[in-house]
Amino acid sequence: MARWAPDAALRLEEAAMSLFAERGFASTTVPQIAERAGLTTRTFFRHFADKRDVLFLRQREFPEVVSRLVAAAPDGLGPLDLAMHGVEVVAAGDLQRWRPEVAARRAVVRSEPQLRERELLRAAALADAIAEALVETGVPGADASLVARTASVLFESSLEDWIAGPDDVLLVDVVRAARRRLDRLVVGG
Amino acid sequence: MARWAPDAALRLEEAAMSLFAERGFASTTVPQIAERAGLTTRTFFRHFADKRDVLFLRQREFPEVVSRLVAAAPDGLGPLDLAMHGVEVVAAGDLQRWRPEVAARRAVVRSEPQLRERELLRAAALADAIAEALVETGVPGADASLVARTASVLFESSLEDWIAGPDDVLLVDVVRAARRRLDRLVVGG
DNA sequence: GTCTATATCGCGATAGAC
DNA sequence: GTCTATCGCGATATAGAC
Repeated sequence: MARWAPDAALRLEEAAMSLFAERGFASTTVPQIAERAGLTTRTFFRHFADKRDVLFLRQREFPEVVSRLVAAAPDGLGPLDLAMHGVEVVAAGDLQRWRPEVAARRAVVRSEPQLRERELLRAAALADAIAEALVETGVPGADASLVARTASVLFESSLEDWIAGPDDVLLVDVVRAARRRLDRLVVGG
Repeated sequence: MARWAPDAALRLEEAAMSLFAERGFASTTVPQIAERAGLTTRTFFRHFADKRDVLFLRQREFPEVVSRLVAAAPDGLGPLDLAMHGVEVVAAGDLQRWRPEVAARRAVVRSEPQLRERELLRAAALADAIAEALVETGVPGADASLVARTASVLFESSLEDWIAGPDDVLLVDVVRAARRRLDRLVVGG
């Protein structure tokens, strides 16, 4: 009913993903994406900071969601397990349902260092949000930052393993296994 | 004697750093950098992949240096301490001497998310190199990647703390303290 | 929405180094 | 001669200004 559909960002994302799959990220232009979505270049840049940003639309709410989960974690957990609680809940829920989309996105992201770069920035933003949440639950600032980044490393590594592995494995299980593995590796031998 | 001085990249870096300090990263153009260095725009792009890249010239050899150090680490260390050996040696040597330059660079990098992004990619490249070195010393691939990224987190966090703190503290000591702190935080409570 | 700056890169030519 | 680094010109698309 509206002159413009209310889901411009989503349509742009779809158009972009299909074009990236067809001709690759580098040789797809923003005007092409806008055209396929039935919108203008200007509109594209209203929704996305740059061309790369369109690949990370789904992760925008991530930091906020995870940090809320960290704040709501059960008592008695150590700092890292506090952080991992947020990650694990997300891993068990939303993400598990989007495996094919996550895999497709990851394939594109791996094709260009530019995109890996942006993915790392997203991961850093998640770590920052987790650190903030940890501070609010009483973890000292310096510790919070270190723990949050470690949690982010565990999460990103787990995502990679999950996508690379057989598709009937649950992401949460991969995350939990990674967390246990870290315990062993940090201590030594 | 030579039509071109042999240190084009270094001169471009100097020119860029001074311009960034004067007018900021965003409002400095590549032609301006090239002009101040007595070179052309085209030459800039032969030495640097893009405008941001000029800030990371000094870290180019980093991954190789650290991975060689990891390969040469003493026996009997656990995976993480193997990785940290490489980092600690670099922290104790080269880097300690360049504190002012590191601090200046960091100030610019913090001024733009674009630049933090690139810094994260550099950190990831270091982690990849460490992971590879770990694999060659017999650490299983999946473990190596996790440990290398953890080492990278420890290193980057330590650098930040070192720059933020008083200037008579040794970077190595900050790194070692962070490593011990992680031990405590991962285990819990 | 339109207009434009400028980052980025391909190509061909050139100038010294060895 | 061959190799490598530089230069000049030109084209295009991103991204921000108006």
